[in-house]
Amino acid sequence: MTGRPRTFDKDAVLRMAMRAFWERGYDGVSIAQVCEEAGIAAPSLYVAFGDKDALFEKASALYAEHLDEDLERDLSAPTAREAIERLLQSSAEHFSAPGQPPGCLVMGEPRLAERRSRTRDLIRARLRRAAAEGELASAAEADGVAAFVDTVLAGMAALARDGADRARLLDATRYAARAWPA
Amino acid sequence: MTGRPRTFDKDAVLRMAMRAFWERGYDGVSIAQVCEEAGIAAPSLYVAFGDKDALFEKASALYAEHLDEDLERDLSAPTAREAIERLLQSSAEHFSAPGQPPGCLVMGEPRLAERRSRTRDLIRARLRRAAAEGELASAAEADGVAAFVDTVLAGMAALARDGADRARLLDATRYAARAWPA
DNA sequence: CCCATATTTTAGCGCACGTTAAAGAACGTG
DNA sequence: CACGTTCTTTAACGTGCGCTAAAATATGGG
Repeated sequence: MTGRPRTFDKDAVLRMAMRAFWERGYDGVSIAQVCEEAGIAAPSLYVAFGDKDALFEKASALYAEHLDEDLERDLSAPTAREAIERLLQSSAEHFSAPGQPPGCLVMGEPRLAERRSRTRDLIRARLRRAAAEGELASAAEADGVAAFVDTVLAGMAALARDGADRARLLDATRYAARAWPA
Repeated sequence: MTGRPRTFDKDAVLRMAMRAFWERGYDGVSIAQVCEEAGIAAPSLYVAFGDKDALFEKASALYAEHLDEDLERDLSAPTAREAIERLLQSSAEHFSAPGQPPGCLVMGEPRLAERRSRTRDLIRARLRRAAAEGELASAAEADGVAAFVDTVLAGMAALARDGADRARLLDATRYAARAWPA
């Protein structure tokens, strides 16, 4: 029993919703706006994705999928210094990607604090590993550098949303890289 | 002709509203919430402050008054390095002040982008002055450091709102201070 | 004591929100 | 071709929002 076929592209609508949440945040996006942009009526959206919370969860999962891939790739560099430099630079580029909303959905959205926390755990873990391997002086220094890197990442996302161009963000990463011992 | 006397403390209500906007942002605060916390009815609030936009403007002006004082005090240090170090440290302390909401109203609120822009102008101006006086190598370096400092400030505010304690923020300022030439 | 003024109280306006019930329409299956 | 299933359409529900008209109340001045 197949039933009446869907008249819209579910993935395309999810990408539209993701982009809207990325630009304006959870509270800044209404169901009616998503429906109008997608050209569908509200019940179709509810059948396809559930309520607004479920739609947001699916949209943010779609967003964070690419993000986690990048994070793990960057952090897997042989040295922590290189890992962090790659992370900062690729984040700066992501936050200022042409054709995409400036900034970061995860950094900008209050209800994604837990996901931010997990990202920070990964960064801190990578730096503690560097401390254990002797690349950093101590676990305390690893945690300090981690707090600094977390700060720069969140700050670049905020600056991007305020309209900073890519060059400004890369400036920030360049100076950030000088902040801890080589 | 004096008219019926006001039954509430206007300044106290404005402070309550400021705190509410600080904690939850413009969209997260409803007029009804402010009224309930203040123990007054909506028309009293409208007579005293105007509509929600006007209330927010007065509340954010009250907030930014103290902020601008601190900024000018910090930036007036004899050297740019000392000025920036003071700014970062006092900001970290402000963002994690006990008894106050974590983070920063100005940094967290989308509609205060212009005020953030003015703050960044002051920081850049101070660093360009340092370049002109020979403390920094060039105006380009001043702008790069300025972008970095803007980033760290915004990032610390974001981390504070995510629950980072004062020690973490001060960690960030400590490493940030190592980021540009002495 | 009454008036002008300024605030309070009461009640409610219009609107946008998230959500859903009900009925109609398009499919594969038997 | 009727049936079950799934989606679409239409219409509306309840709630909270920002805001305000209208009437009642409390002051100081004449």
